[in-house]
Amino acid sequence: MRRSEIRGHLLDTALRLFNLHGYHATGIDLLIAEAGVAKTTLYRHFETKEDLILAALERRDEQSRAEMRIFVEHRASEPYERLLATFDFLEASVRDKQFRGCIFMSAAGEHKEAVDPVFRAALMHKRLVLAYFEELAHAARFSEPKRIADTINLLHEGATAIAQLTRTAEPVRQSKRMAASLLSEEARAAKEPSARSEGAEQQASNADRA
Amino acid sequence: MRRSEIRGHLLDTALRLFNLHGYHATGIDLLIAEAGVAKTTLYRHFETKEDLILAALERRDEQSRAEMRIFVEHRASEPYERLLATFDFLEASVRDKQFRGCIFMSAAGEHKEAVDPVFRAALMHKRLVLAYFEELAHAARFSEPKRIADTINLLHEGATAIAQLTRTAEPVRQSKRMAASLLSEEARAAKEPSARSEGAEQQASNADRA
DNA sequence: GCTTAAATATACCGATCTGTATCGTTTGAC
DNA sequence: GTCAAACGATACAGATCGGTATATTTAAGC
Repeated sequence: MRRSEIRGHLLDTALRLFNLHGYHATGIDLLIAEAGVAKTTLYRHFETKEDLILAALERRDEQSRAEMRIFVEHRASEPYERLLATFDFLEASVRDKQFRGCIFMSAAGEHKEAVDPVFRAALMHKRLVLAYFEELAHAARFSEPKRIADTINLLHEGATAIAQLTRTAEPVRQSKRMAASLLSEEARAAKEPSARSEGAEQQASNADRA
Repeated sequence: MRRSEIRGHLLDTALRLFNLHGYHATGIDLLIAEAGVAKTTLYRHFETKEDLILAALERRDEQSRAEMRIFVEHRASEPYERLLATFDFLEASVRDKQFRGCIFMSAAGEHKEAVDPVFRAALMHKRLVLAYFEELAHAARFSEPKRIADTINLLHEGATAIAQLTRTAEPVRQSKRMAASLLSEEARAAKEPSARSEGAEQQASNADRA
């Protein structure tokens, strides 16, 4: 292995092990054994384990967001369809045999204090993903792109969490259907602005079902 | 402290620390120091740390589901409203100062292998919560209570995940609004059974917005 | 009140943790 | 081809991990 590749190889190995076993459960000794590298080499590239984690998360953040952009842009051309195509990207991620949940959520779950740099790195990634959703929602000319982005984001996180437990992609497909329903409802409400007050719709359509 | 209370006290202390720091990061020595108990005592009640984790999760599973039932049944009387009231229960949980995310998701996140007893315990809890949602959806006379329960469940998980990062209850309120919208749409579609095929609704309501 | 089980305190075990020190070997840049 | 920097291998440090052993004190049930 060429020396210029070692750092990236270490980060890739670390990400693989973090995904497989988690952060605390992944020891330095296992990491260097898997990477086929001396301990001295690891600590020449990263001062501490935390620095390694932060560098790995940063690498993965950039990778995954770039992959999502490319996937989505190739899958659909219209912004509205691209919002829904983000679920197809998520589905592909979840279908990966190695899928064990979102590594950023895992990172935040193992570093729970809000001031922890690892927690903050995870939060930053989620903010950037959310910003991409908002960008798409804005391009799709939604009147409240922030709220639309929050909606997509919530469905993504819910599907990811459930898929982590069930080990199936079905929650992702379901969340896409929910997104389609909610977005079409948004569009319907936008061109037919009724004076109906919010919060009154729940009991109306209840009793007379079935 | 009376001896009969020690086991419960140990489990409560363990749950508090697991919630604060996670499972791997919570050491036995810290646990017994916080509980004010000798190490011998801990190991008389639990054979291993894993047994302690499993007992703690079982305790919390029963506690939280019982609390949710009581909260929901007191908050609303109609099954349909009770489905939405589950979000109010979630909001109360999230507003707790000590909220650091769902401990069952954290447990699964730190014990990622599907055969791991801790992972299975977390999965079992989620199945039981889902069963409760289905029970409510059935009582609310939805034609597909399983699917409705999946919908509520996905919104719960999404809101919980995002609240874990943002440390606010807003995602929960948003997910409740999304649930209300989706359920009312379900009800509307139920009494007006159109022949519109599924999957065709996404591109229809797109171009003519704004 | 006696007995017995369970609590306490403490010392200890081997393994593992992150991180460092030493030293010989290899590599890449000039 | 030289030389400095980076590599590999290994040993080790000090702390902490989960868990055990021992010996003494406490408290609950008959």
